[in-house]
Amino acid sequence: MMEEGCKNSRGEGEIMETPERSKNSRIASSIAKFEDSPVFNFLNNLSPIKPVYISQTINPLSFASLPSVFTSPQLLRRHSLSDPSKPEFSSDPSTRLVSINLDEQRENLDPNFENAGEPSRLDVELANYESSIEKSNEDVLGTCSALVEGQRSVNMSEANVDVLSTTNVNSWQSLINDASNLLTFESPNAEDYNKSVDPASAFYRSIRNAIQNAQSLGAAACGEPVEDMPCQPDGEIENGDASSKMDYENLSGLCRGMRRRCLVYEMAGGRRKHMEDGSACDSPLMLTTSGSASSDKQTGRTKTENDCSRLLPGIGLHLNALAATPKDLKIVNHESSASGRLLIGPSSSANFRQDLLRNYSLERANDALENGRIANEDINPSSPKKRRRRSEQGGDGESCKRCNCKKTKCLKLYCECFAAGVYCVEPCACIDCFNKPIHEDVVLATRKQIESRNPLAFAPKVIRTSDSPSEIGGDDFTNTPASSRHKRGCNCKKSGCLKKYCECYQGGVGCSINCRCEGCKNAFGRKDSEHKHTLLFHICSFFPWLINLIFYTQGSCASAAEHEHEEDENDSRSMYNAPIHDDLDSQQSHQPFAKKRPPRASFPPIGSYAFPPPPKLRPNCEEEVDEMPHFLVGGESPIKTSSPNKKRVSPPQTLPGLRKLILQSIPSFPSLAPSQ
DNA sequence: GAGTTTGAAACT
DNA sequence: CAGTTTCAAACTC
Repeated sequence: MMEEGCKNSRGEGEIMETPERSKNSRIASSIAKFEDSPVFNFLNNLSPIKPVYISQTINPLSFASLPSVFTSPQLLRRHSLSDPSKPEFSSDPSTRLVSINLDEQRENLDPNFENAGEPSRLDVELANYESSIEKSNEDVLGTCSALVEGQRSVNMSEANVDVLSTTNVNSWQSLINDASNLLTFESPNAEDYNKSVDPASAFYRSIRNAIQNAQSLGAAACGEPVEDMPCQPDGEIENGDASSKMDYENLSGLCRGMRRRCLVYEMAGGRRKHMEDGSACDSPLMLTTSGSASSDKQTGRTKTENDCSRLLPGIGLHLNALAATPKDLKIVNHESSASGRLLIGPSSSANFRQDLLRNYSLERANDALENGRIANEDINPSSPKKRRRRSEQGGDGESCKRCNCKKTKCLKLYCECFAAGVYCVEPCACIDCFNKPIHEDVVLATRKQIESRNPLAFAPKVIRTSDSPSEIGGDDFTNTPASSRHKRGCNCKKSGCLKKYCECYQGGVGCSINCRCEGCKNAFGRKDSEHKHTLLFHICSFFPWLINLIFYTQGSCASAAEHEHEEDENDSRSMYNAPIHDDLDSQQSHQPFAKKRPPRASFPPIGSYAFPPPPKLRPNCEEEVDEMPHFLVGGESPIKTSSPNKKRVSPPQTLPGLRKLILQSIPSFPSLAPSQ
């Protein structure tokens, strides 16, 4: 079976020889141990094993690869967990199925069993399994990282050698994918397991996580193939039968892990589109002229690989790219270098020339490559053929778009390439293009001129407003569009912010108070959802001292405010499209735009306020603030709070939401904090 | 593929 | 600062 799996997954008929048999004997030994284990006995007695197997037999690939579901982690685990006394997952299908069906068995667990005073043996065993699986997970990460760093043959432990020698990385990953397919397929209510804390669910999650990590890391690290994964775009499933499609769909969740890698720099809208159409890694090709979805035999690359590894971040992403963190920028530069394209990160004007020079040779080389590939094609940039190819590559219209400038010589922000800080290349259909390395001086001068007008002209238009390092890390994509905003906002009048005319919508972010759009219906977040920000702003505009006063009061009664904030957190999260701090933070962290904009309902930069000192700074906030506007007081100070030791006073009845808004807004004004 | 619509960018 | 023009992308037919 294992041999069969290797053969099928690679399609080369490779069969492990002696080492494989040796492993099989070890596996057989493990089977015996496992079958003797209490867990096995218990599970085996719970309920008949459903013929999950049958569902897998539909997909020969999956069927063949079943053994690797657990054997691979096991193998990887072996070097660190060599305790032979522990039962290990075997390649025995029945045993595997028992494990796989844990989720189902969990539902059938005898309540009395779970109600035992002390942890059941099952729980203990499951906990052991979970820890070992997680350990395996870590080992997978470590092993793949080692592969990435080219340390495969250096200082590798004997166990690791064993792992790598007995487990062909290629087939191993493919098998894992299929295994994960099995898990996915067997878990109709997988979402429940993400939340459940019971051992079986945790066990399930552990396996799934290990597989996913191994899958993504193995693919990325080992240069491996996404093509081996059912991650094919646009439903291009080789078998083409329904079962394969079903498996493919079931694996879509796993593909998302890979896809996220591909989409790190893609706009949220693009990401959303990917999610919607269910295609994975379907970003259009950027530099390859191959329109084929199949793998490129000569280069060994696949479309998906190209999509994922050669996707040019920043191309056309000036609208979409989130404000680059240092890490972002680093990766971006790396990517651009790898692809031979110029990419200018935000606030990179100082480095623009260096970037140009650094990428110039690469650009030339790339051009040569491109020209070589398209030697027979019409070189007229506006030729239909070229346009067609551009259309094909940028069919999605998201990440690979090229400009089509006719009059601006690609030297204005109208030009997407120029605006994105990249040179125009062959796929562009521009005419009289000056945005090329040979016109470097012109490009630099023009860019400088534009930046003199607007220093942020080349900065990402969509800025990430979350400070969470984990999100910045790039792997956590819990950062929803709601936590990003267009830096200046849109000005839509007719499109309702529902079309890509709208920069907010195009950037995959909701409209904000920065927008001056009319009839906003932005699916990512409507502007009017933030009208309460506006209300607060107007109030504070009329009574600027209020902010100072509030802040002082807030600072003195932090605990009360925090308590209030905690109380209202859930409410505020639902009330506001985005965390209220975000927009404010973003405004603080970004300079005002040089280009003057029409007045809008937004919080101006903090420095623009000329706050008078608060009417009276009182160390004890128990005293009433008697200088509050009467409409805010409502017979009682709206900010009348108790000392930290006392219970706070209820908010006024007249404007019950105002105090909440104010208190929530306070942390966004750190510059107003009383000087230490 | 041509024409129209749209809104950002640029200009006055 | 506001209004207008230019422009190219997005969209429609």
